[in-house]
Amino acid sequence: MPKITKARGYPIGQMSRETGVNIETIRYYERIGLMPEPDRTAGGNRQYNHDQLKRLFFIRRARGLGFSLEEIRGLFEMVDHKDFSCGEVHDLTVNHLASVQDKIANLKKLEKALSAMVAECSRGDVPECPILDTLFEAH
Amino acid sequence: MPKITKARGYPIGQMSRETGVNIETIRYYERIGLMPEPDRTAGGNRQYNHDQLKRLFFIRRARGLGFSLEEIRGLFEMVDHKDFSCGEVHDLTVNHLASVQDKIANLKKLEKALSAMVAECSRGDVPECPILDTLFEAH
DNA sequence: TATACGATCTTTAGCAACTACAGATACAAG
DNA sequence: CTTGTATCTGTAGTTGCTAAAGATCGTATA
Repeated sequence: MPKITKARGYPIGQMSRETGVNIETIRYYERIGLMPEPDRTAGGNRQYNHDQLKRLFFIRRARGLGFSLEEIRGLFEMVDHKDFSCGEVHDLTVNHLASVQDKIANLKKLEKALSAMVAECSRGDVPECPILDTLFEAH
Repeated sequence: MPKITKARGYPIGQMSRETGVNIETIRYYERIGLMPEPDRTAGGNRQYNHDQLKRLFFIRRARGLGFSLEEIRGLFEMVDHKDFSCGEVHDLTVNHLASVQDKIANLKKLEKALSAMVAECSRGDVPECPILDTLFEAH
């Protein structure tokens, strides 16, 4: 339960400007429990503190590195409960790295297939198109 | 409006088995207008014909190549109205290829950043972790 | 102090591209 | 005719946001 306080912290708009995270997204993170419920002004507006700003930055960076919100939640659980070892964080990151590398490999296959299709396509004005043929080709 | 017919075609389960597209997904494609409304048996079950099977295969292949449903819709519009030229298909594919290459480039950046973090992390049991430090690091 | 105006509030719905139910029928085999 | 599997419709859930409606808050200025 958030306290109602007079000492002012950061309103949500400032949090948004400083971190680059959309206001709606900040509230969304709170709804799903990724950001804590901040204090409120007497009127009910959110007032964040510096820790919460750091936390939001953390989320932003981790998202930028492609971690899912669930992965970030896992990271926070370790940090919050202080029961993590560097090894656990390492493992989570290695797993994530592997999935990124997997995505790259798959996209490269796609790229090859698409390039091949494009290379075969004469770009003519006739309604016979090697690209469509490939897509329609008999199973 | 679909006809009610006695001549049997493929029931939805067979369509699913042959193309590898989930039954729910086939119905979803119909809902969004990507697959046509098939004929029905007297009792109301869907009965597909061979053209529709080919169409579903087309969708499957195109999805496998990462085309969005909207892109596929565009391809079908060209095919259905027969007003396409090979050039248009070529262009759509080239655009798609570019977006795939863009994704690859971004993922490679991620890969680099994650690899760097992993390389710096000693994997020790201590609660100081270079990975978390990087994520928490001051702005 | 009044008022205007921007910032913030809650709630709800939308996006892509499915997937997963629940509860009711349909159909094919024995 | 019964059993059992397949299919039906309709609705809601998923991930990670974003947008809008309509109300209220907070602050700067007259």
